[in-house]
Amino acid sequence: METSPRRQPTLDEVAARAGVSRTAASRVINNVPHVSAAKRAAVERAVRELGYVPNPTARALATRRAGSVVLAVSSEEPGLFADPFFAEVTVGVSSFLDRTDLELVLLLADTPRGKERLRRILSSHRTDGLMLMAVRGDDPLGRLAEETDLPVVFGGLPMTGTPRWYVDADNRGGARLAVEHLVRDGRRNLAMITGQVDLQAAVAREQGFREALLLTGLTPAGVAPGGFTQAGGEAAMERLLADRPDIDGVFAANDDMALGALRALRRHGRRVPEDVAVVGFDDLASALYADPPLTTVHQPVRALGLELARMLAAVIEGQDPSPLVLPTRLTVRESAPPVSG
Amino acid sequence: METSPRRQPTLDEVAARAGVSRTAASRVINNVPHVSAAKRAAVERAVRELGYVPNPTARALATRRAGSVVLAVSSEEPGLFADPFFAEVTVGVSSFLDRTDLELVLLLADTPRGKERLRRILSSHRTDGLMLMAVRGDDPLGRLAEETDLPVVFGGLPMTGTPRWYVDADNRGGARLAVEHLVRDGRRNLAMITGQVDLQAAVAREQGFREALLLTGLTPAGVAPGGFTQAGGEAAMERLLADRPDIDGVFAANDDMALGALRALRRHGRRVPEDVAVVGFDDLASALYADPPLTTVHQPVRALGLELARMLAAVIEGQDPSPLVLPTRLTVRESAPPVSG
DNA sequence: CTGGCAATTGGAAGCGCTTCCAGCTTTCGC
DNA sequence: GCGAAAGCTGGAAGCGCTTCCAATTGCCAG
Repeated sequence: METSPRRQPTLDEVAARAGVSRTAASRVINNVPHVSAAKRAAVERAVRELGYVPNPTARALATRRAGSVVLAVSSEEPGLFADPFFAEVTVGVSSFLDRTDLELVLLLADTPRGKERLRRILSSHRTDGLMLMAVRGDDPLGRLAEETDLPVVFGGLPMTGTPRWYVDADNRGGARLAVEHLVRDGRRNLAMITGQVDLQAAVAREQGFREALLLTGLTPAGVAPGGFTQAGGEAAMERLLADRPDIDGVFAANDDMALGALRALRRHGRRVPEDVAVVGFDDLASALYADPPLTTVHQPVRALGLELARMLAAVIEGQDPSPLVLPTRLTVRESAPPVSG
Repeated sequence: METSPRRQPTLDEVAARAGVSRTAASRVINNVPHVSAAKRAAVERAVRELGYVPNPTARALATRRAGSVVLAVSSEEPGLFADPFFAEVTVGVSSFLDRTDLELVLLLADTPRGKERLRRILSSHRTDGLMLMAVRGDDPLGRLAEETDLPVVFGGLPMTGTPRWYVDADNRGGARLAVEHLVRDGRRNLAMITGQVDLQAAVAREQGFREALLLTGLTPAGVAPGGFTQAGGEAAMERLLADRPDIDGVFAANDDMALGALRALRRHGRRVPEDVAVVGFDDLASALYADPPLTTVHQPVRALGLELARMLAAVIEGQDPSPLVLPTRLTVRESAPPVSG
């Protein structure tokens, strides 16, 4: 049984033990040619015997590559990351990085200090690249991120313009799917519960809603903001009902608000879907838990994270990948059932 | 308007500009004494003018401190991190680290490569410390983590023994609360839906369940494993009902399984809570969404993350903090309403 | 004024690794 | 067999920062 050494062995010790130069040892470690098979074997043996693990910090300093990327969630509300959406994105990001040698640094920039950190990251080369999410309209980070020479890939579009690299879901198209489904079901008095106006995704979903209605010649029976929260959705539904009791279909810009709407509808004695059909957006776990289970626009959240990481890796390697808009589709459940016949 | 320089300014350039030695400049940057006020001011000015940001990699190499900690989730199922539980923990961890200068590296060790990475982290000093979560019974990482000289703090106990540093929730106590609540409500035929037997938290919750029953002189009406998933909980409930149709109270080791149980009960025409009362464990968002809203054992997940990070930071600073067991409490909702009178 | 002590100062030696470069050894076509 | 192309090799120069240590300076009591 070998006692683990107090101090990590260094490349020099490996080289000494293998009887080669440090240069040769380094070449073996990094799988670079120009090393004879004999020396290669000797080094590999020494590595094994010593339990050598390269020091990533030293390597980073010498290569000027950090070996890590940052996933930053810039938000005003502390704990936004607790939203399952981000957890799912993170899983996707991680699943891609797993194949690479990049580490994932998570930065929840929801405090002044956090924002300051993010700013420093943009101006120091402490990392190889940045994935930036949840940038709101008035967030100066959007612009800053454009100016740096650090590779930055956006998850979801910022409102400040179209960045060079981003991955987004087809929010507008998804919203249209929702409306079309409701209309096909014979619903004519459609209302929408929207999210924050300073989030591009919320705006796009509202646009899609309005577009689709226009296309079918209908007018919105109401549009109320719900702030992307369950409570907000509930309150919005209250207002909509008060204004137009004849609403027979509701599209909420996310599932949480749809759940709130369900609650409000139930309290008002409206049956779902008989009296009012409800469609959400996201298709995360809660949509399935809902009563009745929620028909909702599915966006491929995990894939979004994976593509985000893939794109960033490509940019880091000097490529110039095209932006990506992932398709959304409708997951039909009971809150707005399939149109029979 | 200053054009951002292609290359980051270095400490040498700052020193040169300020007309001092590099040593002095370093002292100013690090707020170390032994620098005259005049030089200090000069350096600070140069820093400002050059937009100097220290290179963390170089600093790490020189100080032999990485400036980062790793939060690792070791699991067999890819995507376990998508469970809102971990997102919540992460928010807590991040909220503590926000006050420090430590970066958060996230490692989702749910693949062979991921596990290998984790192993390397344990044996290389690429990071200053590790928070380890979701270690299962047969996971060799538990033992490995004990042997390294890297500071390791456990989130939740591993099954392989009691580590020196950990933060856990009072799972046993929480389970007892659940049982006591049900018994006080007059329920006599209590069943439990358990989680994986190789997760300490699941075991502790089952222990608490059995203990509490013993204390009240009752015998379990059934115990069925549900694998911590909604579908598993549903199936478990089916089996329990088939075996003992007279069950009038169910305790599920987490909320997801409780939701599954609700579904099964509904299908079998059992009213909740009139016929059967249901209590879950976790008190995450889904408990609130449930129909009826779920009475559940609340564990302070975010606080757990925060304390995890705080403890690790303490260990890194050379202290020897005591393990921490955070209290759980019952959140009473409709699936097992308060006992009137 | 002067000795002595404390506070400042900066040169230099690393931290552990990569990589340029110049010198050597093989190998092979002819 | 010979010259040159094609690999090997390892010395040495960094990557940008911290910190030990010896030397210098400043200050005050005697």
